[in-house]
Amino acid sequence: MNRRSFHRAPEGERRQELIEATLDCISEFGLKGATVRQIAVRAGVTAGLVRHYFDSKDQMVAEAYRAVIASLTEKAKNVEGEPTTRLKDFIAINLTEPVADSRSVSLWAAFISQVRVDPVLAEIHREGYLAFRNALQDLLSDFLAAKGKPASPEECRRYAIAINGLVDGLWVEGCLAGDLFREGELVSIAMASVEALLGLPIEE
Amino acid sequence: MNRRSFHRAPEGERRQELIEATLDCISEFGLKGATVRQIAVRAGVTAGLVRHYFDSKDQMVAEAYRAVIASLTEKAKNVEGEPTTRLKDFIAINLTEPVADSRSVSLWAAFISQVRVDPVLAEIHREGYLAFRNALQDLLSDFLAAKGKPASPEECRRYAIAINGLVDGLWVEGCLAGDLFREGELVSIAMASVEALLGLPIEE
DNA sequence: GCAGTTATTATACACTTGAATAATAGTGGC
DNA sequence: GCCACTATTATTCAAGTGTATAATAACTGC
Repeated sequence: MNRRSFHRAPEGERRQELIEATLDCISEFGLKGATVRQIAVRAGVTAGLVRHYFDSKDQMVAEAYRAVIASLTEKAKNVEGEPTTRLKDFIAINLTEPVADSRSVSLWAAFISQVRVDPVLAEIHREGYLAFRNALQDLLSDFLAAKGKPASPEECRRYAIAINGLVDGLWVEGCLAGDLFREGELVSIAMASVEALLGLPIEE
Repeated sequence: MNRRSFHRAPEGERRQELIEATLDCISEFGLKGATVRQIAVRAGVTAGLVRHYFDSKDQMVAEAYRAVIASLTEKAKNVEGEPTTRLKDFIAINLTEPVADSRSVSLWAAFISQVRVDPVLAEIHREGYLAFRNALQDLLSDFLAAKGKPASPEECRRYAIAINGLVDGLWVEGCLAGDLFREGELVSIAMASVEALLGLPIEE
């Protein structure tokens, strides 16, 4: 009756590991393949431990979704420098790895598909979406002002909606079938499209 | 020992009903909530019948995905009339009901999330995506020619990628949080964006 | 070192899952 | 009206599900 030996991890660390394992399983096996047991195997622990850290599996999945949203938005929101550089970086970051990869879009889609089912996930989604779009709107506002073509908040809102749609759409396309595009093609198309949408060259 | 009375349906009809019930369940309860039993209840039959019409649940789900793709693309691909009208209709159709509704995006996302898991679904997705984008590319080619600005296939390809991304992105946004936009706003933004992208007015 | 605390394991439980099987009821042909 | 055919139901099964519980191994403070 030998028990497995184990390592006692600090609380925050193990929670993080479990969330990461949850995301791995969802992206590899889908939401229904991400069972407590499978997640535990991935995290290198036994299934019972999940309930020591989370009230339920559903709660763990919800927290995992928060982590996805955060990782998708943080890189894009933290662009720095001149408005022009920031806009360019925003586009490039969202359309190249690690943001643009098949794992990310699988996770995103898995959660999106639950938004109608689970109000908790719906709320998390809405917050993330608005934060992302507002960050883009501010970015566009700065960019247009710097280029000498300042726009009203209402105009910026419309630009943000359009460009957010464009970038999201290209992101999905690229993640799902990257092999249909040449290296750097999506970024190049996105840059040219944003220039056309704003009626301004992005480069100096 | 009274058995339930039932109706013997023609083969094609019942298959259709089962597929429709599958989609209803996926959109309402998610992929993992769409169990054989739940689907059977929705279709008004008993669970065993599923295996009379399909080799397995997975096969039924795959056929259901084909049906989704078909319904998402058929309306958009069958636009008719002058190139200008067709382009306008293409945009409007994709961004208004019944194509743009929360059920559609839930189904789409549920399947997208499985593309990495299930090669069968991946193939169905790729076919549908390419058919859709190629239809758009032809549409754009006709439109540009009609407007006296004919473009090379390569240019049309880039336009098609960008506009497909834009429309897809706005479609997702609208389906998931339609209440964040005013009536007709997404269509209006899309029209203006496509005009800017192509450098041409769509209206006469 | 040792005792107390608790993170972790192991096991059990009630329930759901997709699938297989056998019985039966509806239907079309004669 | 009866018969053959098969679509449909009812039941069963083994495997897998999330969760609850109790035993235990790993750390912490002393």
